[in-house]
Amino acid sequence: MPELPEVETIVRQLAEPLPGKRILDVSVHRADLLREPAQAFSTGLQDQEILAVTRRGKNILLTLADESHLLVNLGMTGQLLFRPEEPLDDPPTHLGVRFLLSQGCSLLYVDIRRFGHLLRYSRTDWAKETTRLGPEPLGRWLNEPRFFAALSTSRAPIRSWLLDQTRVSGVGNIYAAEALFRAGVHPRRRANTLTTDESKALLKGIRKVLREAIRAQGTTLRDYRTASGDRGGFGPALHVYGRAGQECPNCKAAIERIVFANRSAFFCPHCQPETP
DNA sequence: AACGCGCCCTGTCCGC
DNA sequence: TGCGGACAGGGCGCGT
Repeated sequence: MPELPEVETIVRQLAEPLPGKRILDVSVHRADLLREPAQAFSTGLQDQEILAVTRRGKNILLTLADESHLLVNLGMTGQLLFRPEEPLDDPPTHLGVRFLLSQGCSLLYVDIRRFGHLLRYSRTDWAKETTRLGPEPLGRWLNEPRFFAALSTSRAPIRSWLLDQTRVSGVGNIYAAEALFRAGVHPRRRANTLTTDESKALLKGIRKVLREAIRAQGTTLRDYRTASGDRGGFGPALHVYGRAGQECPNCKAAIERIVFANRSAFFCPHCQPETP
C-alpha cells in the first residue's frame, strides 16, 4: 500500500507529537511481524525516549535515545496510528503491536495482511542497511545524469526497475504507473532503452507526482490511513492507475491493464507506445 | 549477476 | 445465498 507519499504523510504527523515521549510498555500481539523474539524486541525498546521520526524510502524510522532505530515497514496494509489519549474503545481487529507512551499516548501498529514488519537496528547496522537502498527520488543527490546512468545499467522492464527499492527508494506500483504515464513511457520498456529525453521526463514525472501526492496526503485505495486515521485524498487525481477501460485524460483512448511480475500495470496505449 | 516468478496473508468483490 | 477465483499499495527467496 503505502508508498513514499503515504509514508511521508505519516512521518510528518508523527514528527510533531513523538519526539520527547518515552516508550513505557510494548505489547506484541502478532509476533510474525518481528524478526526477533517478542521478548527481546520489547525489552530493547522499553523505557527508551524517542528522539526523532524520519523516513527512508517507504520505511518509517524512529530514532531512540541510545542511537538505535526502530524501522517500521507497512507492507501492503500496515497502519501506524497515533492515539493522543488512553483509548477507551476496543483495540482494532488487526492490532499487531501496541506501544504505550508517556503522557497517556499510544502508538498502534495495525496490519490486516501482515506483510509489514518492525525491525530494530543498532546505529551501525542501520548505517549499513541504508546504503543498500537506492537514492531518495526527492533528494538532492539524484539528478538527471545519475538517473540516466543508473537506467543504462539494467535491461529490466522500467516498471520493475522503478519498483526495485535498491534502484530508487520509495516508488511503488501506483506512482510508477502515474510517473510513466506523465513521461509517455510504456511500463514494459527496458530501462536501458530509454533516451536521455525520456529519462529526464521520467525523473520529472516521478518527482512531480510524488510531491502532488504528498500535498494530498497520499492515496487511499482501501486500507491506507494517516497516523491520525484519515484517508488520503490523491485517488481522484490518478490518471491511469486502476482505470482500465476508462478514457485517457490526454487523448481519450481506453486505458489498458497488463500483468507482469505478478503486478498490474496501467497505461495509455496511445500516449505510451511500446515501440516509439 | 540480474532478472522473473511464486509466495507470504486477509479481505472484498464479481460471476455463476 | 454460497462458493471459487481474481485481485489488492510490498518485498523476500528461489531458480535460471
